[in-house]
Amino acid sequence: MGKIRTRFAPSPTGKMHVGNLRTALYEYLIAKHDNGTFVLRIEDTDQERFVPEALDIIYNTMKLTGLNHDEGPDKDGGYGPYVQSERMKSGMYLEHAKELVEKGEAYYCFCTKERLENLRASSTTGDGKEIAKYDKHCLGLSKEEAEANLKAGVPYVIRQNNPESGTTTFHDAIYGDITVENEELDDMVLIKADGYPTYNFANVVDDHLMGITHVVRGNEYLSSAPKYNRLYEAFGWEVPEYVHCPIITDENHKKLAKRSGHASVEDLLEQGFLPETIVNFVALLGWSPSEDREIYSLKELEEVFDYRHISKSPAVFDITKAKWMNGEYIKAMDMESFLEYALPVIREAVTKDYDLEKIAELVKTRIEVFPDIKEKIDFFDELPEYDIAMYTHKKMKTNSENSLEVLKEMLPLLEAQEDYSIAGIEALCKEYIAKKELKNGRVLWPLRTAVSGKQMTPGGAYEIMEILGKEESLARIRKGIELLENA
RNA sequence: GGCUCCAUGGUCAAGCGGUUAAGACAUCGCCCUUUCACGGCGGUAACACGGGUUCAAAUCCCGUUGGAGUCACCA
Repeated sequence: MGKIRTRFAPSPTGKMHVGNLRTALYEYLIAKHDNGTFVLRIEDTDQERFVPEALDIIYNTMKLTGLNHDEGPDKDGGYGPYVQSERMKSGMYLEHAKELVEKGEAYYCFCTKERLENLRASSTTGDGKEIAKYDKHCLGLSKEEAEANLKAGVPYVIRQNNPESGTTTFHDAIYGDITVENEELDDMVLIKADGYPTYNFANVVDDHLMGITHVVRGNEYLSSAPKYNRLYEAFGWEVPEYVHCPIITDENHKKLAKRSGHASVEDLLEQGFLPETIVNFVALLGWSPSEDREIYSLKELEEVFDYRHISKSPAVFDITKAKWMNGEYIKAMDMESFLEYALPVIREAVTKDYDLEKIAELVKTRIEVFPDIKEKIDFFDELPEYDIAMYTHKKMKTNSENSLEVLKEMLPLLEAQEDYSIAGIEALCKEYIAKKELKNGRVLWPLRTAVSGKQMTPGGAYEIMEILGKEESLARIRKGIELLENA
């Protein structure tokens, strides 16, 4: 068997769906696992839905996730062009279609939209949904009639001519053999009235011409797969290895759609997910490695990936688990890269002149996605209004009275204290604690509460006070005393 | 509705005829700790149902039920 060639063939119509990314990832991994070639091909045959920015999205996501292609519009590998609208300029899609017409495997169709609509409307299902199967009306046209129409400039499409009896069997690497009755096969359009090939047709022609050996796609395409086979057979081409992946669904087990809020890579990035997490997480949706392990870098995936272990049943995109995984990646990050992501968020929450890197350190093991940072550290900028009930903690054996006492006693000590480093404050507190023969919590709980105004904080009293500095720490403790006294 | 696919805990999932049916997320409890988190330990929780085949079925076959996908001059 020759060298493996896979391709990612997105349509530039908008954001990068996570299902799409997974397809790209699997294509990439199949190729890389065997030292093959990974090709990027742009399928822009739909002029109406084409959005130019989508091209940037495609390139950016691939770069960000590390799915670098070996061939593509920007990297000629001898199979170009790699953009379908450019490939079309040579007229080759039409030529291929005509070849099929000649073989009797396709035919010209001059039906108007109205006729097609009527056809559809005349056959609806129980729940009112239209079923469209073309009635082969134009197949009945004689060669002369068709040519006359062509000459007269009547708009036309070219349709595949599928048999009305017999069966077609299609092989998929995951699902095995799938057989359908030929009478179920619609005569799908190959060449549209605007001269562009349809996705289905361009896909087959290009995959063959580009020497693609493995085609990965979502199993929403499974039902159109037999028609592909018929196309390959009609041309006399070798059928590539098809790998259909299970659908990725939302928590309601429906195909993941925009409204879920995390259907695209862009959504996830915006929500503070790392590209590495997205790749790792998406790899595990519908596939699992043979060892008991979940955290994999792209490089590691290249080694262990085996597409034969792809599962058949749909997978729910569990955002909760994705967040957990992101937290794992964040914890494993070195400080420098962490700061790159964290600092912008911290700056939003903290405008005063505190040591933001220290704040970042406090927060690193306590978040799952970056936006989590904000509400954890907002108290640095401004002491929030808080209820003095927070001074009461059963386990710490604190209440508002003994807290007030501790704060009042600690205040002069802290006023006299020059060293506001963690170590300095700790030494001071420990000394007081030892002298009073108290449990740490009795003292530290009130202090932390006074200084943060929050039930939960990243870091304890020492860390917070160090960052706030002497003046602000004292001001907050005085405020706490005032609150407790007025109660 | 036709066609196709799928079916192990709430979720992701191991498992390929003989297992005490892994593991992870979530959840609950305990420990650690100045809170939370982190970390450590432990618990709850699954083979959709009914028939076969077999000495033996989560694993193979059939049916039922349930779910999903698809049915465009969109991809």
